Amino acid sequence: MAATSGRLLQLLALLQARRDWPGTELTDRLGVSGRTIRRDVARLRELGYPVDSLTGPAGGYRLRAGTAMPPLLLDEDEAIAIAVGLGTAARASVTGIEETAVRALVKLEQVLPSHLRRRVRALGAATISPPVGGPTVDPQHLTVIAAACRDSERLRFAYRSRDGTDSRREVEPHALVNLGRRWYLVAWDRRREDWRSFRVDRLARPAATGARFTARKLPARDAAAFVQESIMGAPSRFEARVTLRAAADEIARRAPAHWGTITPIDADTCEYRTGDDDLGWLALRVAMLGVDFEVLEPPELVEHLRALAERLQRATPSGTRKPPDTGAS
Amino acid sequence: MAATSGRLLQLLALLQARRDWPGTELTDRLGVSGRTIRRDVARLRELGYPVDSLTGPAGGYRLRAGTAMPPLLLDEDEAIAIAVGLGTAARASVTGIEETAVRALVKLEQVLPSHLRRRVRALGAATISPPVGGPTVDPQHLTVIAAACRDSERLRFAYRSRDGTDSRREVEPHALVNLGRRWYLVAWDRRREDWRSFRVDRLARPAATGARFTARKLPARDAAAFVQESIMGAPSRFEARVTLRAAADEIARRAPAHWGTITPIDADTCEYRTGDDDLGWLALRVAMLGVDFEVLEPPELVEHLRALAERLQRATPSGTRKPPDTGAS
DNA sequence: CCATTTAGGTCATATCCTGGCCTCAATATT
DNA sequence: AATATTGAGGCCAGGATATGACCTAAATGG
Repeated sequence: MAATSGRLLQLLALLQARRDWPGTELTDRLGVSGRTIRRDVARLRELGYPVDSLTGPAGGYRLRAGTAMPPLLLDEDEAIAIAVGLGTAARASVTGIEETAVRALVKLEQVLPSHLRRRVRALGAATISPPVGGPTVDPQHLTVIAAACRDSERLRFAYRSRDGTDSRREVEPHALVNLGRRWYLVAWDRRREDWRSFRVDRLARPAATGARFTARKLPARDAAAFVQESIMGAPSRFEARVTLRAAADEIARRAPAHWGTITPIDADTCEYRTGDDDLGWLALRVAMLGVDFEVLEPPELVEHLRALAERLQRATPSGTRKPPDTGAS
Repeated sequence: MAATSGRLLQLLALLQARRDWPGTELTDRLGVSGRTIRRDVARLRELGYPVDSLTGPAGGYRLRAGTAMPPLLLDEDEAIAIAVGLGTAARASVTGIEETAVRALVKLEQVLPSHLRRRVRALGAATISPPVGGPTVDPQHLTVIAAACRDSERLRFAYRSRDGTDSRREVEPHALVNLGRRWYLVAWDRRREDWRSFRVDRLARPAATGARFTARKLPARDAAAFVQESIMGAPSRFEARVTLRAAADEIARRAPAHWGTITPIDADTCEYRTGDDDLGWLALRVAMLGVDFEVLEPPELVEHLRALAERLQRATPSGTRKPPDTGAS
């Protein structure tokens, strides 16, 4: 019978739900004798999950962090929170964990009960997506694609290429790559009989066909390198340098560290450097700091900010004085 | 021995790592006979985790979504991604899952091996925090506090009250409440001998003392209601109405649905309504839409946008024409 | 039609699991 | 300092279980 294994999982679930568990409460919950509880705890320890125990009144058991991840036993709400959190991590963060987040999301989605999946979908639509105006990627698409990569299943989707033409593709997906705030699918295009990289925000209705395939050898060091080469033509990355009228530590306090580097100039001036491939996002990052500033470079950023300033000015017809002019620059 | 249970977990881990597993590969990996694999699969099914199987060549086993969450067996990177994802979900989302996210994060942190915790901390500092200028909350603080609430442990921290005076507090934490983009700790203040709500972004160096306490009865319907009453004095919520010079569906496509409601006016005008208690955040949301607009209300938003416009204009000294003036409004 | 793969019954054997009993050690309370 | 409480773990007996080997059946893709 699977009674013992099941009870062990149940015990693990209890130990994760709260920190301290008196032995008597465990015997009640699991319906076995205290002796068996002690043996179950010993079993968990044998499996590498350290359980501390304290003797005396107010004693009990406590699951501690060990050297390996124990199985996570989640309740429904927690599973949903994780799914939503991974969904945002997959596209909102700038930390290089996007691909892992998608992998974890695929794993979770594979076993997520359907009624929870519905709830996740409802919530997932309601997350913040910072890249301004930049095309957003549906996490749903990401998981479908990542699962197809993982399981070597053929994938079909509609694709709109850079020049705006639509086409229907059937590919052997190889890898999902996150590069410069964008997602790419590296795949063997069966119709074209060649390797291609697809921008995930440009594809629609991805679906695994169910047919399996045997992996081919990608003609590149790795998938990221392949994408890198493919999009060589349009790197379009902007590096901004801005002088801020504020003390360096003041800025450091209000901006997340990775947003850029801050160099003090004097008591109330500092230089701020940051890069992005989206001008709008870059402009916002500077504007969000909430202090006066001066753009040293790039000139495109100045243009962008000026356009934004003019738009804002048009939007706020000053009561007492007139805006300078609203026409072209 | 815990061999059987351990193998069952291992099997579950394998079935989660990939979708399809031929029986022979499982026997190799787990080092038992095929008969035992079949029995292990039967055990999993008995535990309520549905495993599909296909006969014939290209057959094998496949873990399917059932009605209950199975234990999640994560590798290290996935655990990190989840921790980071939950950290952002705890403060970045607007979906009402923040409190659950913190709960899940506490559960995860309790068992997260220390070397992974270090990696999470390194990454955690580097997540985007949207509320502009608004004080940010350290997810680390949230988990410490939530754990203390969950385990009924006394908590000590430094607190800066609204008027700027610092004090050292020792409390019996009751609940962590997320309300209007802010986190509050509802707790019994031992020194003051009364219930208080503390803004988490105002407290520093929270630490559980290790001393346990028995929960008191909160004089309110629930913790959220208590906070609600406590901050009655300063609701300071702004409801914005803005006319946009763009088609409604155009806007709908580029703004997340929950950011507000969009009502078409005519072919290329629509009205946009949204609310927030942070003017800066509100202003940005409108500015981020990237289209011309006109603010109907509130007047504070107009002021805010005007200030922003002026700052941007000061920052981008137009080459050909001079900015109107840089002095006070 | 055939090769492959899972399903699952049966059996013998070795092992394990459980509860009950015991003594000992640690710890908080009085 | 004494005492009550709680976990640790050895031992035992009886029953249950796990395993591998062997078998036949059923499903499936080529």
